[in-house]
Amino acid sequence: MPRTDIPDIVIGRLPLYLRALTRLSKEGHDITSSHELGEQLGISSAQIRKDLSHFGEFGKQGTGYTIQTLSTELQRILKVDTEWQVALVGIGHLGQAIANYGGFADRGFRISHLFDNSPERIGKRVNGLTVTALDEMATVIEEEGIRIAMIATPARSAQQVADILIEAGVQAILCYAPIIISVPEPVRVQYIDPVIHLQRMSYYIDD
Amino acid sequence: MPRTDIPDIVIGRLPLYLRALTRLSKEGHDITSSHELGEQLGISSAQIRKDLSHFGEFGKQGTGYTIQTLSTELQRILKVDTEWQVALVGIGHLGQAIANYGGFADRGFRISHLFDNSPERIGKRVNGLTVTALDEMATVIEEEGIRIAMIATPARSAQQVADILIEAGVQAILCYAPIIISVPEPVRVQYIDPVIHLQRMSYYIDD
DNA sequence: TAGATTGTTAATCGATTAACAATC
DNA sequence: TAGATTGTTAATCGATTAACAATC
Repeated sequence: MPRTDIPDIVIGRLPLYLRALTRLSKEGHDITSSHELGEQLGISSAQIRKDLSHFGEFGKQGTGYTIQTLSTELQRILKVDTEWQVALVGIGHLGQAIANYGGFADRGFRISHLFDNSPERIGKRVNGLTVTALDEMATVIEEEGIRIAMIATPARSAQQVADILIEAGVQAILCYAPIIISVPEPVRVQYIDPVIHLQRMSYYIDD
Repeated sequence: MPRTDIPDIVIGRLPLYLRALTRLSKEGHDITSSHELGEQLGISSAQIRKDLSHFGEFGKQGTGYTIQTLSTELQRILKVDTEWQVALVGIGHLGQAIANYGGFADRGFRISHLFDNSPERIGKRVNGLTVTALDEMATVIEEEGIRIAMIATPARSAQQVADILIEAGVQAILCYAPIIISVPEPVRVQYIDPVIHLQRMSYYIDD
């Protein structure tokens, strides 16, 4: 159970630590240090140690951290030590690309259901999954106990889709539509809008 | 020219303000207030006023902000009042979806060049653009004066691609590869890794 | 005018960092 | 042992918010 007194900004860095550890492991390292991790991530070593200290003591003075151990701990803390089923809604260009994306495997998530309301797409197969009608979504989500969903519909449909998902039991939504959706209290939403990132960078271009 | 004393965290919120204004405008509003904007974004009205005050005075006491005026000002500040050409590298599933994505139009960016190194993809047409060989990338970027690029290659190629882009004059990179790339000082990088967002949310799921 | 909202200041709040004892 | 690195405390730094005079 999450300890409610841990700042969300700390939680937000844990996945970065996990990703960096995975990379170091792939490169053949067995042990690392807060300094090495910080170097790789552009974060101070003090911050990494402070962040981890919220959850326990995972290192050894003079040595550092065993990558395997720390990875396992972070996976447990983030609840990605088992695989979540994820529903994907909206199977247009973007949705299909997401469905075909191989990067979810081994990071705790597996797209298990595809939904769309367009007659041309319903019944279509994408990466081994069949697109199901939006009408059936609530039932399927409930029956399967799905807790995480991604929305890749046009902006105008996103709020309505979110309402249905939440009603059916979804607690976390990753929204690709460029619109802020309203959700009730315990539900989490994160957004992916590439233009926001581009605009944040264009400010700094001198040219 | 960016005033270097303005915190990056403030710059990061300006695109959100711009997006919210665009939405309000589409809904038929002409005028808004820091309170209304904050409501929509989940940000305090005081913060919005403080952020904007770094750049000038755009509102009117007792009334609020003219949406059209504030939008234009934000576009100017963020340098998206003209359209940037953007190079896209890596034309696999994800790259093709990005190339087909319609959401860049009118927000300051236009994908103008596609690059890949796979013989099957070179010469192929995607959304009206022809995929060019990676070998020619440096030359094209330089000749066209391209300053912004997106990387949608596998993680293992991302650093090498970034090096070429930067050498050719690119100053801002949006990286879809799940890896942190090293770049020299003035160059900006932003990342899009959906799993990071999912892991940040799974922590909070009680179930 | 009365009501509303801005821009700004000062206070508060929270996050980051520096430093170091503990100890492997 | 000597060197290195952790976990933690206290200090610093920076961001957010409350409050309000100015004024439309």
